[in-house]
Amino acid sequence: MIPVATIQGEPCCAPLAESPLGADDAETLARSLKALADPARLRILSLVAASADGEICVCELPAPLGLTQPTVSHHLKVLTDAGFLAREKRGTWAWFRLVPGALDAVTRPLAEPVEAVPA
Amino acid sequence: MIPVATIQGEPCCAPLAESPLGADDAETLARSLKALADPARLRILSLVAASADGEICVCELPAPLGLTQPTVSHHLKVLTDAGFLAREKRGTWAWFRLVPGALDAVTRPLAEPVEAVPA
DNA sequence: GTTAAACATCGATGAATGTCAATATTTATA
DNA sequence: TATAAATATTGACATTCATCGATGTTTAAC
Repeated sequence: MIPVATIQGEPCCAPLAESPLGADDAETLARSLKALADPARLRILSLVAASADGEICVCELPAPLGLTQPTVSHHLKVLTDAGFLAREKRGTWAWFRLVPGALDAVTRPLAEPVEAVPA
Repeated sequence: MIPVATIQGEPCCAPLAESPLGADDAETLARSLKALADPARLRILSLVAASADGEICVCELPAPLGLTQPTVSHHLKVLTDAGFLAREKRGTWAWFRLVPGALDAVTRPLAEPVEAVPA
């Protein structure tokens, strides 16, 4: 699994409508979106984002997701390699939190131009 | 290929941080993101969005993308079924334009909460 | 040091996906 | 109606990917 390059909060490219997306930028953006385009991974992000302390223990995830521990571990790796989650190990437990700005960096290029307001 | 349900501009779900994403909403959101998570499809969206008249002819796409006509047609179908593009046939040609609000409906649930500003 | 618990990695497998060549379909024109 | 052009569909193939069981690794407690 090749980690995605991730400079926090820096979008890979300009908004789609501004100029035609180049091949490399398209590849980069698609790679990030692929990391998000899975139900289990979206739910993991949501569980982390909605958690009281902004972080969640791996041990809390398999049950609500209905997935085995190895599968959850795999999804966490994908999200971490893509730069959306940060891992901290405390004792035997591993805790994950959102990397600030990482989600916004992906959605920014997808933002539509503001509509012209009729007079 | 099963078309994605699409009521324009209506996001499938609340922001991720607001409440844990349910299984069905996660499936819906993931399906939309999967439609976007491909370099060729992102470039198609960008070519349409950046075009002067807001629409583009299928015939203009294979060359800049370096893909065959059937492959381009396949990607256009994926984007149309997912509700991101609208197709209009004029004569022998087919024209595509963005469905307003469709992209925003996908990115809205991914928006991060605003940071608390320190005093 | 042994044991137990939490997590990561490995290997396998079935399903989904991107791509193309070949073919079908639709529309305009002669 | 016959021909040509643009697009869609079909079928095939190679690749990617989500998932799991089995196993390895790390840490704490005894």
